[in-house]
Amino acid sequence: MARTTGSHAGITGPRVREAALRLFAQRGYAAVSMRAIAAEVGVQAGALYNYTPDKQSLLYDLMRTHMEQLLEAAPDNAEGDAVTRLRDFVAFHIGFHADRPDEVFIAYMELRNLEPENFSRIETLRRRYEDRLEAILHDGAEQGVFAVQDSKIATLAIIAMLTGVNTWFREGGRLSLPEVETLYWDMV
Amino acid sequence: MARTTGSHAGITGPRVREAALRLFAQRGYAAVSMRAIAAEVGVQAGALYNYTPDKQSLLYDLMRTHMEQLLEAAPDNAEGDAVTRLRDFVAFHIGFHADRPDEVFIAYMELRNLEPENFSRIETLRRRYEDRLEAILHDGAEQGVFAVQDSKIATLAIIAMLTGVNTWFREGGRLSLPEVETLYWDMV
DNA sequence: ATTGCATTTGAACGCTTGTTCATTAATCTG
DNA sequence: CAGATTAATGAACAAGCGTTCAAATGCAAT
Repeated sequence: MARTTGSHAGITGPRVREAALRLFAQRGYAAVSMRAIAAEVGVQAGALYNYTPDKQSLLYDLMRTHMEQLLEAAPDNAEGDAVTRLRDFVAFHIGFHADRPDEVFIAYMELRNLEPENFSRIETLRRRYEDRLEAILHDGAEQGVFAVQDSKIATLAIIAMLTGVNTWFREGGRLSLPEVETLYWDMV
Repeated sequence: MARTTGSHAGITGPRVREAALRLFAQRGYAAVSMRAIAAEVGVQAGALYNYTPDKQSLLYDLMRTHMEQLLEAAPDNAEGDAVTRLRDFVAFHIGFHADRPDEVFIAYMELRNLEPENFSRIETLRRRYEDRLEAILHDGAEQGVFAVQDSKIATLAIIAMLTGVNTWFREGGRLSLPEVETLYWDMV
């Protein structure tokens, strides 16, 4: 049998990516077989290769898409006072990451499973995001409103701290999203 | 050839555990083959089975040992005021975890690769540790020095927050260990 | 020197992995 | 209704996996 009754063209692709995202986040890239992804979609393993050249590209595409959406959505405003820009950045970061737990988890945990070439491509995107925060800190220090000695290190520290929110924040927990934003803003 | 010249009995076992610890932390349990561990030790894959019944036990033993050392070293004092006990607990937790980045990372990340039986054994040890913190919070609330509504949730939140220190704290960074202890103490 | 034990090798096993491809069925086009 | 295209199957592949085990070896004690 080929092409089961009722199957519709064009919807399998997204379903493959969704299944891969969920399984990679749940079990880890190395522990998920192509056959497991196929079973989740309800298809045989061979059919996956209509939608990805190989397993590595599946992981890389998920990470690249995530980073590109992050860059597209992140505030990139060189005007206004640095304090406001920083506050906006913190709020954006927390909200964006809280909405995408699986993507964030993969983008952070599965870096080690990227082939060197793909790894450096993702790192480039990541650095571009960090540079936006660093620009804010740099401008703020120049304006005299921030007391940061090394804005590069401060950037990494703040991002690591903010991203850690996904470790312990769960929808329906004790704290609402705005409360978390406020909490982290105070810490920063 | 069997038993290479110069090999000494009794040192291979620890070297196997060390190699497994490092490789599991670096690449993830599923991505590390027994042959890779053997190569790291300088031995053939078959020799590993003198020191572990199988790969799963290797992971489980690493995690169990870590949790048992944690429980043995953690403060377990039911006397004194709750504030002091909490401060001691926070200091201990941060110090202990900062000393063992690989063990902590594995104990947290590789839970999903434990077989159900091993998983629940580790969870039992973990809960025993959390209970110590919860007892402190509970006593503190009874004494009226803490304002926690649900000490169980507060316990989980505090531990998740504290363990997050490993994400961004690196020896030689901007902050010394005592400074980090103070910072987290204020947050708690 | 010889024996006995502990330790490692190296080959082999059955199974799963990622990936390819000829074949077949369902759908779209006209 | 006929032909072309798209999408999925299912079998096959080489390679790598965890694991086993007889054979070989080095070491300690006699």
